[in-house]
Amino acid sequence: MLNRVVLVGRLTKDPELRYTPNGVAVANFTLAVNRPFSNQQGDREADFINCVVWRKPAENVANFLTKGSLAGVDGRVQTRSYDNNEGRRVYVTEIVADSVQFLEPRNSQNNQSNNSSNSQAAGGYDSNQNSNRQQGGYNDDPFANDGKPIDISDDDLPF
Amino acid sequence: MLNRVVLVGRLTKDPELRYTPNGVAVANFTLAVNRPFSNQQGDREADFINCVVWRKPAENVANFLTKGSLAGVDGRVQTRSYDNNEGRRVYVTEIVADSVQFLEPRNSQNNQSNNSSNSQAAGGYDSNQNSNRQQGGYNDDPFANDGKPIDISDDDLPF
Amino acid sequence: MLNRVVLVGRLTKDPELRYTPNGVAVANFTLAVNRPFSNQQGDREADFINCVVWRKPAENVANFLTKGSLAGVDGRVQTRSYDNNEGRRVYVTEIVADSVQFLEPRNSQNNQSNNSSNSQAAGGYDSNQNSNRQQGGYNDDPFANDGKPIDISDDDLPF
Amino acid sequence: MLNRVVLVGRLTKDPELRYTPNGVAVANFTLAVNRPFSNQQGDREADFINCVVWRKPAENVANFLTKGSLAGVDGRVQTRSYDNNEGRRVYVTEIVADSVQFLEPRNSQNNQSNNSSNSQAAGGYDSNQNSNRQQGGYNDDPFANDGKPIDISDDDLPF
DNA sequence: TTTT
DNA sequence: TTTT
Repeated sequence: MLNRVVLVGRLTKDPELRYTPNGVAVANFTLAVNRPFSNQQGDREADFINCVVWRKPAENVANFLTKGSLAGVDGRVQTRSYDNNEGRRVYVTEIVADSVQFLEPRNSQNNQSNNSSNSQAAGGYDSNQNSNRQQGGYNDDPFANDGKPIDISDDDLPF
Repeated sequence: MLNRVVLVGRLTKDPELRYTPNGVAVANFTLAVNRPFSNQQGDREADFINCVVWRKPAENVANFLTKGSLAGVDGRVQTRSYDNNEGRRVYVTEIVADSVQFLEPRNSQNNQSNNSSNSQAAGGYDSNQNSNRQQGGYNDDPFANDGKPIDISDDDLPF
Repeated sequence: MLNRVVLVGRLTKDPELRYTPNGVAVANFTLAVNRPFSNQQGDREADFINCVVWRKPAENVANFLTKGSLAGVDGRVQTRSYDNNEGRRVYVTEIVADSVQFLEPRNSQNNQSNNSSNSQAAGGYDSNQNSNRQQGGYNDDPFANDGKPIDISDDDLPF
Repeated sequence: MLNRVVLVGRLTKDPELRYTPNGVAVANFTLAVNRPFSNQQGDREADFINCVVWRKPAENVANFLTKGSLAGVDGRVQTRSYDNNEGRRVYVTEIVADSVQFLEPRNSQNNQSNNSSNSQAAGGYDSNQNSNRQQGGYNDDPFANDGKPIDISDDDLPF
């Protein structure tokens, strides 16, 4: 069945990069996508859409995007559920990105929250590319994400 | 910003049609969209995606689709939140359909749950069309939906 | 950069299956997609959109779809040019399908132009699946497509 | 039937704005959309996709976008044909934009080809908005587009 | 819990 | 709470 989503918006926060027990990278981020029309009160609203991306593009996202970055997402709608710590079933709808597009150069006026000295003119970099840009070597270390507890499982892998 | 979703799937139940206090029609339904790949256990899963549609297409949806109907949706991702009866903030992600496509004739083998005697070959009817098909006249009666409590407000209208 | 197309329509003819010199399958077909609105004269028109699909899905398309079949396409817009036999540069815009969705059972009332005796209830078969359905074994024979001259090159492969 | 396209790319030239005999604005432009993968020779190619947009968004496009501007398009695939001056039938496939997204501030480094002194931070302006930005008043003058011959007809209007 |  |  067809299931396709395309979004362009700005990250509400820096992306979160984590690793499954098997060392597969996953990044989560939220896109604020402004609506093209105003509501009854006359102001523009936005949708805050949760996105997930796996593997190499996850690492590219974590390396290139920060709070405020303009990004495009091409993916699909996914629903899943889990039982929270109160024993309640929680239903989640999120976008699984097949690819993420970086629509601004790194460190443009919109994402000065990272302080890398190495600016780069992007103009359409695709997160699906392989790259030798990551300096942290965290690729080989599932716990490199500063020891944050990992609650995602390899079963969540989209394929 | 861009926000576009296209889905093709089957209704998990008959759609629910309601009216705002101002008499604007809204229909809700869930599409089961089968994934194109299998999970680690080797079985095909589906995403169960909540959809909303407003005004005339809402009534067309309620008249044409039933549990099991194959339908296409062209719309956008919307997020909103409300406080539930336990005083907790609930976050909702759903698809607001601009148009809904009926991909099967009415009363095909997949939607025999309605028992109208009036079969019709569809093959691509678009819910955006006006139509004189509704017999209930509920268009003029916001309470025609058998007295079900209406908890949606006109503020939820997408435009 | 983002480039995404989703279509649902009916094949205007049986698909054409061919093979590159290296034996890679390609299928071409045209989808008639009815417009959701009428023109000034009050009649509904359609767009006739040329589609290409490669590899295994190409063979599935050739096996499952015939003139009149309802199908969904998820792909991208591609432009290319070639010099025709009059030495003129011709520009082509077409859709390269990543996946093709079969939205009707084989041999439904809309695609009786093939005369296979083996009907099958489909209801959402995805062309990306591998399958053991092809009986012709043409997979190993680049000229199996009844000796038709092959004018596509392996350079046209999308990846 | 479903027909949806989403593109993000850069204009290959300044857009062309024209008016039908009835004074309806139309803008044409071509988007260069880089492919996310390299070809056999290892270089990245692009698709050059012709787009049309009507009415108010046409004027916004003409006012905001220039050669090199990064833009997003949400629209549909359209095919049409006409007889050229050699009496030959020409088939055209193009994207009819429902909305065009401006993904860069006006006069950013990528579209310095216009020399307006009035820079403006955009960050996601939607061409569908009404605006009081046009100074030329060409809205009321179908020949304001410097006398260029108009070969489009009101019959080409999408609705 | 939200971006420009 | 899920469809074929």
